Amino acid sequence: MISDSPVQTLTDMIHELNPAQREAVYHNDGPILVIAGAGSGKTKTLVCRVARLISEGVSPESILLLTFTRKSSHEMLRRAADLLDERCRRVSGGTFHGFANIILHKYAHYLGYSHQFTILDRSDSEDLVGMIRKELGFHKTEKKFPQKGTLGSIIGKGVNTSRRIEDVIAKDYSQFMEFGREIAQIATAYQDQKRRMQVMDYDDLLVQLLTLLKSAPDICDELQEKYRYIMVDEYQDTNRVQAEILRYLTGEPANIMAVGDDAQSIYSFRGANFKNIMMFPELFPGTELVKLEQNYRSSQPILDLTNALISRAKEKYAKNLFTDRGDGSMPIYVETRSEFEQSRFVAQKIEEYRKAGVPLSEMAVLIRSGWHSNDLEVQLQSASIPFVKFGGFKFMESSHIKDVIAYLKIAHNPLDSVSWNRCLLSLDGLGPKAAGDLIADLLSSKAKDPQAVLAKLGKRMFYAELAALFQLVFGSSELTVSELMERVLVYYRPIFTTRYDDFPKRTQDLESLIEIAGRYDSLSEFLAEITLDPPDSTLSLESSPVMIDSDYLTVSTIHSAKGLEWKVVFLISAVDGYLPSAQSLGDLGQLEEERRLMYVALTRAKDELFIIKPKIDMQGQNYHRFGGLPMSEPSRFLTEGQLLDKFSEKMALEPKNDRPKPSFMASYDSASDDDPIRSKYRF
DNA sequence: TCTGACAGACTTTTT
DNA sequence: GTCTGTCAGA
Repeated sequence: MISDSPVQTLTDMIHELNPAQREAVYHNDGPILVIAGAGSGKTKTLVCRVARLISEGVSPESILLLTFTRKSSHEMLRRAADLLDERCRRVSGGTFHGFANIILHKYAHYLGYSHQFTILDRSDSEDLVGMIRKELGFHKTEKKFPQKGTLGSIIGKGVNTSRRIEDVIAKDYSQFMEFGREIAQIATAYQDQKRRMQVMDYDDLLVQLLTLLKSAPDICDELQEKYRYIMVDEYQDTNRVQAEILRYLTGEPANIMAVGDDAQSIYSFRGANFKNIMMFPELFPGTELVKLEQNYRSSQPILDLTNALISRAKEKYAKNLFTDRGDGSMPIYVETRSEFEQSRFVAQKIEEYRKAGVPLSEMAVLIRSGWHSNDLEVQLQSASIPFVKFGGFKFMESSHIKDVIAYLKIAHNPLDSVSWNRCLLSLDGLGPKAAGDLIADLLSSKAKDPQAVLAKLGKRMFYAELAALFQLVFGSSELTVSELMERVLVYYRPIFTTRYDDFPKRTQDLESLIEIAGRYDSLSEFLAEITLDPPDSTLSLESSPVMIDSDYLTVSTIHSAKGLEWKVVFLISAVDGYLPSAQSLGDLGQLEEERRLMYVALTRAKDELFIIKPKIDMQGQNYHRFGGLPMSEPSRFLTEGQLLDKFSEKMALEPKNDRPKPSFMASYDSASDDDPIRSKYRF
């Protein structure tokens, strides 16, 4: 996916840099902010700087490279190692959360945590919020009380933006104004409960790290001493807490390089604030500012469209991307009358490109939401086009996986009441009441004396099974991850096969989980990794080397496509209501974020860009009805300012009978002119 | 107190 | 197609 030139040395690479890139690569001490437009060689710049520092004798461990995903961190270090040598792989880093997790495990006792603490993923933390909501009796209020998921986002938003719950509600959730006090009460109980359980959620990892740095100057000094050079990628997607962490991690002068593009900030729903990047110079006085504006990725016509698109954004650093690539082809806009027709069109185009010599790995289909590709996936299968889907993927969310993980979690941290709840409820005759009592007992005794808890129960119908569960949980501390996993599955199998009538299908997932678990020596590490870096694609689970080696198409959410590029990109379902998504329409900030999302999507394309808008037909699908009308308008970001008219070429499809055809390849190949791939179709 | 059946609400993106 | 809450019956 990322094109690599043949083996190149650091010297070659540095030779190729443009002046702005070179300035960044040769920057030594003091803060520097690199505003890097899409495709401007941002990664290359970072990689080069890492390699250059190391080649000049800086120790790899003293460089801290914080990235947005673990994937991109690996990728960068691999490229640096290719340029220089294996030392580059010893660079410290990973994601903010991963880094925080390592530091916190080491210093947990400073914060009153045990170093055994476990991490709640989003659904765990929502479950905990849900338990508290019920406990406090807010589940049967007269008017409807926000659901656990909503409560979770309200609480999270408060934490990530350092605001009070009441303020978050007033600004972003005004429909719940009347519950302000109750929600704040839940938030407080949630914080207390997590501490009692010795668990942290994603936000805690950052907040607690900040707390640690603030309250323990000795640790702060030690870390400053250790990490002499800090580099942060995708800075536009950091939040205030992360910015403060960086402030504490850096000494004087602050040797920090932040790289980002305000136009590509697409994670505000997670508390990220693109203004962060604009405030960087205030946070780090004396910041040198470098702008990378030369685009090496896309052809001029694609760039014309994306520049026009982003120039309509309300707030941004002024930036004008240019390229010296010669002319290319215009982006192509296609309207289809149905989703089916859209899928068929995409599949056929992909086949055409493939025949013309473009490997599948150079093509991608981008979507706004995970399920937008459902129809397409079916067609790709039937057309035998191998693909891997990134994002929108719910391996860890599926209930059988969560079950197994819950057993492992309580074995590791017996105070984790969310996981206990899950495990206990699967026993026959044991309902919410008994589970609640048991958990209360376990927590109050700090799980020190499980036998007493068990004895207190007396003989109930589930006694024997519960005893077996206790044996599993409390008697396994000496086992390896694989052995524990094996025992868990022996215990779980009867539950599994009775609960799910489709268990044969689900068994595959368990196999994958076993395989993944086998890679870890420590349970703690396994649990942390699987929550901090869950499998993000169908490929991560497909251990078959055949699949990994072979050429495949990428189908990806726009979010998961960030930072990547392909020769041919299809943006499908570019319908107003999908992109921008209907729920963002009410809020200008969110709407602007959708625009940036569109920008990210379109800027992934190097040579050919297809934007496709099907008419979304509601028949038979009652679950995405926004106002009850079929969504038939193209995305407003494309119609505003007549962008499509000015910067794209319309391709009309022949009216066709919209029914599945045995051989769908036969559908569009009537017309042709000079270029077989770009042939025009007429009504 | 637990379970299963039923009705109604909601459905983005991810560390 | 999934999650939540309610209600009747065991």
